[in-house]
Amino acid sequence: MQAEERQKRIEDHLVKVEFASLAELSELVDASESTVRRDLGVLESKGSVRRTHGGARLENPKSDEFTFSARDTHQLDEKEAIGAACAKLIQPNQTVIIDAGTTCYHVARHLEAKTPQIITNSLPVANLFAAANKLEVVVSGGVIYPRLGVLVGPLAVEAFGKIRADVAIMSCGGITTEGIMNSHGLLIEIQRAMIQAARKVIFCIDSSKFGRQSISRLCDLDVADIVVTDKTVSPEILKALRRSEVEVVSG
Amino acid sequence: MQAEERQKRIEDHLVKVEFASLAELSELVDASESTVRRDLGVLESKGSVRRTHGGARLENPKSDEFTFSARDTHQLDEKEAIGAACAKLIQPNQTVIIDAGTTCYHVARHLEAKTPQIITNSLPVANLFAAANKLEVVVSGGVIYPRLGVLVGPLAVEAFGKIRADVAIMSCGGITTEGIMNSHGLLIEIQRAMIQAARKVIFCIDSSKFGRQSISRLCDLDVADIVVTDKTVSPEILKALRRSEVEVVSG
DNA sequence: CGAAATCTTGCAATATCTTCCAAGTTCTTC
DNA sequence: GAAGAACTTGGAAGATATTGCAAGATTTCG
Repeated sequence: MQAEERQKRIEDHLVKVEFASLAELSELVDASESTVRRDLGVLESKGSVRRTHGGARLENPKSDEFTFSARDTHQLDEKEAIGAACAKLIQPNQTVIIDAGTTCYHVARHLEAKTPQIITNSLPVANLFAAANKLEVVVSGGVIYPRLGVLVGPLAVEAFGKIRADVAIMSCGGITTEGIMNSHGLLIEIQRAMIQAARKVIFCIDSSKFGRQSISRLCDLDVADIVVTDKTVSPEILKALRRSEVEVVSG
Repeated sequence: MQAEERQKRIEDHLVKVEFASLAELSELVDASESTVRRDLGVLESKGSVRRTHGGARLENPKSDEFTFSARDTHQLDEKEAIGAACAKLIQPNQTVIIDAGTTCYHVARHLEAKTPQIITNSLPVANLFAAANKLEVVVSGGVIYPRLGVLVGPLAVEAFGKIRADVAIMSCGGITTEGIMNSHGLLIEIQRAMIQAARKVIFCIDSSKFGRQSISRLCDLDVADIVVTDKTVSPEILKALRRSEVEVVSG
């Protein structure tokens, strides 16, 4: 492998995990630690990463919460697993609505191979595909809700009112036996429009959301056709989901 | 195989994989490494790829975000100057439509101090402010036109049909005494909607666009209220602009 | 403070690059 | 259609760059 490719891989890896040890990186790129050290030197002089004792750290952890959508490492592995599992449920060339939120973002990352038509109100998702130039991506209009990079407001609701999709891939702020919740009325309004517009509704919910309340109630459990989650979920809610005839898929 | 065909194959391959070794490429096109080196030299001088030790790398990897807007250094200084000059024309707290295109992007960068309300169909502009979290930004919906990160199509046109703004900051592909031109019907449709929606229309046009034809005609010169440009412009078009009562501002 | 880990530096082995040349190919001219 | 010019190609020799290792310096942590 060549120097530049190695360096890019290291950079990409660091974007995901924020910090990595030399051993980890050296294994990742299959080169000696010396070489990784030199690479880190180059990247450091470029300013993108900072060397530390024993490894390296991303220089600019993009604390703007907008990019945070893409960079959030909280439960990264779980979200990756959910993303991969959810992507398997999508048929090739379907029209797919993708909700905002980090979990859905990870689904999007696994979706390219299915060449879906994407409809989204999430700027991070839009950016993901925009540069790729392989898929048709429809962006709903709306006002940017800064913390998350989501488009909200009447323009967004109307946009989803006008379209029809095969699948909606949704996220949420919490799920209990009572139903599915989210944190903001603006988001809920749009999520309802998304659900209306789709023939099939998939909720991607990592285990940390199970049993958690959130501010506003989005919908009943039976609105979901499928819930994709990771290994460890509350059996109580699992039972409630089964009772509502929701299929549960585990990443 | 012809030299050009080889080079195209190499380029295509690199678009797919971003990095490639000499051995890999030499096998791909069935030529010696010497020949591939020479081909890479040609491609490098064309600017599409960069040679590296051991192989080559795509110059503008698509995986990056729309940093290309910021990265496009063609006439960078002129565009910066135009951006600053144009921003001076905006009153505080106005509602401003911002067109896609690198020139408008630079205007946007100078606009934050005026705390305008932004309306745009450009993803780079949206990203610029999304992270900043200081301004209200409305994004038109639409389908992503990949090379530029512009939102196009009926959703975009409708969005601008529904709103009213104080100013529209526009760019174009070329300007002659005959009128203002742009390169794509899809873009023109939206630009017309933008112009309709705004009380005042400012065109930001760097000198390289003066006298240049482009594929489709957007509008007459007198549709513009102000044209912002850099120092060196064709006197003939300048005269035509004056005749149409267009104010000309020089960055 | 001392042990363990990590870093820096110098170096030899390896890989790659540049430059040059001969052979082959295409184009031009008559 | 043949002779010669101009260009392209593949390879070789020497120059340069990269890599992994090891010895000694530095940092970390109990």
